[in-house]
Amino acid sequence: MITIKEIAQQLNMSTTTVSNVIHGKTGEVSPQTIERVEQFLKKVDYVPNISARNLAQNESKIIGFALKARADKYSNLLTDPFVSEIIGGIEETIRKAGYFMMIYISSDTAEIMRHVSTWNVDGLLLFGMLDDDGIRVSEKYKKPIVCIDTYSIEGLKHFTNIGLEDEKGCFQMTQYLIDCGHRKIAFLSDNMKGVDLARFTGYKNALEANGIEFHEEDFFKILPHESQVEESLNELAQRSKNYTAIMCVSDLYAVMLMSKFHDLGVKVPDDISIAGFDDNLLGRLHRPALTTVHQNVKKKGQLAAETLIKIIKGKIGASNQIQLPTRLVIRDTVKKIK
Amino acid sequence: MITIKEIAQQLNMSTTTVSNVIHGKTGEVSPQTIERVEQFLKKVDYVPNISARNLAQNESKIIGFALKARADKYSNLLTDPFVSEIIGGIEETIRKAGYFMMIYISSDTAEIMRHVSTWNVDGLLLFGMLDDDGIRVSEKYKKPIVCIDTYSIEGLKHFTNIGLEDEKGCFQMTQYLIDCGHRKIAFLSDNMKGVDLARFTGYKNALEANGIEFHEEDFFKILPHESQVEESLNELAQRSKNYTAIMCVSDLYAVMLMSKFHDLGVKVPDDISIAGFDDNLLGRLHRPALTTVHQNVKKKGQLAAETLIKIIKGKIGASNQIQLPTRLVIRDTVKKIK
DNA sequence: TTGTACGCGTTATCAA
DNA sequence: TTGATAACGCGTACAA
Repeated sequence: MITIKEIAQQLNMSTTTVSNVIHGKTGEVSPQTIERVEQFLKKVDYVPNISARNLAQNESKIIGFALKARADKYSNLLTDPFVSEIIGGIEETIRKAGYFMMIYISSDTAEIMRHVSTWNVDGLLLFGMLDDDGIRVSEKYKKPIVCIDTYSIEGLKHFTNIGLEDEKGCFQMTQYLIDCGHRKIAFLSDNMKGVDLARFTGYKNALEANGIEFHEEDFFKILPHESQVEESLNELAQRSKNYTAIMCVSDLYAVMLMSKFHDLGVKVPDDISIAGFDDNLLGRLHRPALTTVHQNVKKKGQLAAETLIKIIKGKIGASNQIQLPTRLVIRDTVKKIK
Repeated sequence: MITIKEIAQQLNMSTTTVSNVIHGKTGEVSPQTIERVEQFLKKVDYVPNISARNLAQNESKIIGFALKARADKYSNLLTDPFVSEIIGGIEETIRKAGYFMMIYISSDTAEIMRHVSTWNVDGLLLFGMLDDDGIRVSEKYKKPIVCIDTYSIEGLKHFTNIGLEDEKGCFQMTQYLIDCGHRKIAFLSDNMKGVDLARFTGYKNALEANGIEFHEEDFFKILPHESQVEESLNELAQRSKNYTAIMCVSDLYAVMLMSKFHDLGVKVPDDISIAGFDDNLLGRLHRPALTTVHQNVKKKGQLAAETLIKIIKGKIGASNQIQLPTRLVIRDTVKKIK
């Protein structure tokens, strides 16, 4: 772990010169000195001490990626391919831009913010935020924040959000179901907030646009916690007898439901049609292959990271609402009826 | 962002005293001073600057998690639920122990090590290492390293590895297949190194233990890259006509293969039996549900992080070969024949 | 073109 | 029980 000071000593010059060469401020240094220093740097395999640099410059080159976990979904959250896929997109972008990525998972917003300030992170990527207060707290921190898939934040206008055309995508898929002749269509989700609410709204609007009335009981609420998911699925399967199609808020739930149907001898799509949302591995590998709404998760991660870095560098303002497009992927789980 | 110095000024005392209170070195401070400082700290919401602390103490409290990506598997790596699940286990453990987690993905070992030294990370978790030189390079770095799922590293004895009874698990599953009456059993994998080799060895040994000869062509090599996976799967499906069962090196491949079989009208398990390895979401949700070898991925992550932290704290030595147990999970993809 | 000296926030040593 | 002060490694005015 050699330091600049030591290098300067051994080379019989000042730390400034060494530092200048390291940072390519070559205009001020004589060619032979540059040569000499560069040779030496390579030889001793110099690596800067980032803590010292951070301290001196008051920046960290760290981008924090905070997942706000919800107690009832924690285990789901981390087996969800979505998370690793988005991490992939984020990490790649961050690394290529010369930043570093620190991950923090917590259900406590205050804790997340403490972590952020103690490390003096240059910017924050926030995923899984739902409640208004969470963001409100964060307003006293001055560093840039980019949210991912966040809705319903009061005063959201201060924050950039990278989202998806959730409502539109779900509207289109529901419209497709209706075009296929379905009129009794349920909506499956585990809550009515944020992304799920947007997708639900799309579903409901499509219903209304086609003169189909929505009833309370058309909302199928799944209990995502491990201990309750089974019985929850059983109950829903019973209730589904009154429907010809189910619009699911995610591929995960769509596939879980289809597995349950399989166990009960209900045939998809002959007995009931299923549509998902996300287009991930689960739905692609399931048979019959899942008809679903596609989103590009990796790109979402990349875009979030890119946007944050631009804000950090002052290239763009801190308030952009971006919605990535969706696309219907018609496969084999929706049947045309009549 | 208030500093200790400012606090000391405003309280009219020295930084030492403030620092002592912060660190609970209360034996040396008078009760009323403690009280006064603590009140103030709470009031101003003091957060330490970790860079400064790192610099002063020459430790970072950072644990690096480096994924060594292989070019041909990169996209797989990051959609694999395995990765997010293990990250979950690691992050939780690290956070609870008061450390921080930094993630770095690269195919270049030297780059990983540079990253590690520049941040002065206290310890390194290494996943995806295959080649000997990778580790050998790392030997010049003095900080503790814990590998995950690493085999075939020469001089592995210097490193702790958290692994799995891969060979035993695969032996047992193959034995189960044989007990079910299968004798023509293929093995599906994308390579013959590390974990995959260990599993293959278990398979082969089980064959031999039962007097079944292994032939070169019984090894089904899948090409994992997106562009080739389809044709690769098609070819394998053809070849599988000569077999009654296929032992797959992972649930992912097992499910991919079953999807292909479905498309070709081949019935699992009636026409052919399939066994997987990992017991992840994919296999659990597939129908027929996958018979597979269970491993506890989250626990693997936790154990890796716990072990690393113990080594960092000097509680245990740096050389432990740990193998987590496996367990057969018999579901519906293997048929008893005859 | 090169060197000196200081500041970043914290901890640690030693003296008062 | 408390307070000065040095040290950690780096970047950078400013001086030479």
